[in-house]
Amino acid sequence: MKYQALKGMMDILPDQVWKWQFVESVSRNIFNRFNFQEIRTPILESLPLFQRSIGEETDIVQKEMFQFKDRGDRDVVMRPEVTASVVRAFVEHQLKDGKLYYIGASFRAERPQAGRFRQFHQVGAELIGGKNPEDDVLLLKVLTALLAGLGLRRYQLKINSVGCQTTCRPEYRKVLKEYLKQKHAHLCENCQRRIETNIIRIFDCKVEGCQKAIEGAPRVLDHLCKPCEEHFAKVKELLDHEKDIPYQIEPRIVRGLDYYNRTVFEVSHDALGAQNAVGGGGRYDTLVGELGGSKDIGACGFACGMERLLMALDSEEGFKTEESAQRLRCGLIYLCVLGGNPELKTAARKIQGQLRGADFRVEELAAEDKPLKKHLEIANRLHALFVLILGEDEFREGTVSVKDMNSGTQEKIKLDAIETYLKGRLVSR
RNA sequence: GUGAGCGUAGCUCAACCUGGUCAGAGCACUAGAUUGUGGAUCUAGGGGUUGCGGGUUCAAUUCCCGUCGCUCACCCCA
Repeated sequence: MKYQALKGMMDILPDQVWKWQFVESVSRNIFNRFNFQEIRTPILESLPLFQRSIGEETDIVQKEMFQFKDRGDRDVVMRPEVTASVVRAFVEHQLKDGKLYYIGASFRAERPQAGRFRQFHQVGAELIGGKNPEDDVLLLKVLTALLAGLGLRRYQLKINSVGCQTTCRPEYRKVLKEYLKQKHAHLCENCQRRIETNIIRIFDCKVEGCQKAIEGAPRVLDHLCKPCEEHFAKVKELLDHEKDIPYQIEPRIVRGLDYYNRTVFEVSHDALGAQNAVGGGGRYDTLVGELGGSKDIGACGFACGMERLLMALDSEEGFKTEESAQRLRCGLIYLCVLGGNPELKTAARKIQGQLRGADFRVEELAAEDKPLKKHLEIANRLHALFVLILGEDEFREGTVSVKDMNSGTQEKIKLDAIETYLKGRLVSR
């Protein structure tokens, strides 16, 4: 094969695209209910934006970004996530309303695997403006409403607090490091290295020995400073008032981006393979200030991976194949003329235009004459719902034969009544 | 970046381990079963330099090496 899509870049083909459209339209609908507004930001951004926001030392910035020099010798990157862009736009345009959502592509140059692509798509929301626990909870309400709207059932929502960058986290890191140094011998090679590089990630290790060592490890939650502890307590309290947010405290979840503080959460689904997070997010109170806005403006947000949502929905059989067929079948009209009489063709074109004008979906009239048998074969392959047949007989009578491809029944309809007839048949379905 | 598995018709796969008969099957496709009625069935048919390159051998889809690609896992994350 001479040309193919780049590694980790997927074509979304017509027989799958309706699923994407479904997720997109449900998302827009849910966000709308909560009065979040859509924002669209560029895919290309400046390198420093992400160095500053995600963190210079993170894997994303160090080795996963598509980055290059543009023709003006400027360092640009394909966005590896969109939160930083949204905050940038918020600050740049001094937006007043910070309830924003987005649907779009991001890029990371990782090795692809199940549920992980180099171009991936996220639907996410940001709530920029406040530092109140109520905001954390609002965001979780939107997130769970979205998942419910999509019909996703078997997911787990895990929440945690990672404290603040200034007080709790440095303190906690110290304590954890002390503890793990004692357990050094029981840890896998990877984790021994992680003690220095990314200590908090040790909690994610799947090696049995490490799991044992971690069991007794000090937890972030026990090392929160007073304000952070109060914030988290309030979040839990508010969440408990919401009946339909089934969450669990999971002290081991941590986020890979530096900007998170306090509340963090993750939605996982076990039908996904190794990459089992369908979504995640949390609070990032320092980011607005970091990117040049007011230091008093806090924020929180979440993002769900579209392809992971789709995988999860597929595994729960959220998409019926019938539904897909129905969408294809959704009201397609196939129009054909019989015989070579040019007058019939002209008449048919007129009907075709009229029906399209009335908002029907009409397959373009075939260029060549074919026997009826052929026309029906084609119509069947296209999943047409109705075939309109215009032959000499019909033409003389000023009618057209309408064949219902589901039932196989057929009746002659007067030309001037065709629109209302079809409308009636389509609505009744 | 590291490791493992896999590349055979448009698609899903068989034959490879134990080198050697024309590399097969299902689905799809094309044409017919008499000319204004589809989906089903039947009949016939087209289609593969076995990813690419090299090596071993009288002989390679089959064994070995390289390369490219895909997949999964590590890592990381949505």
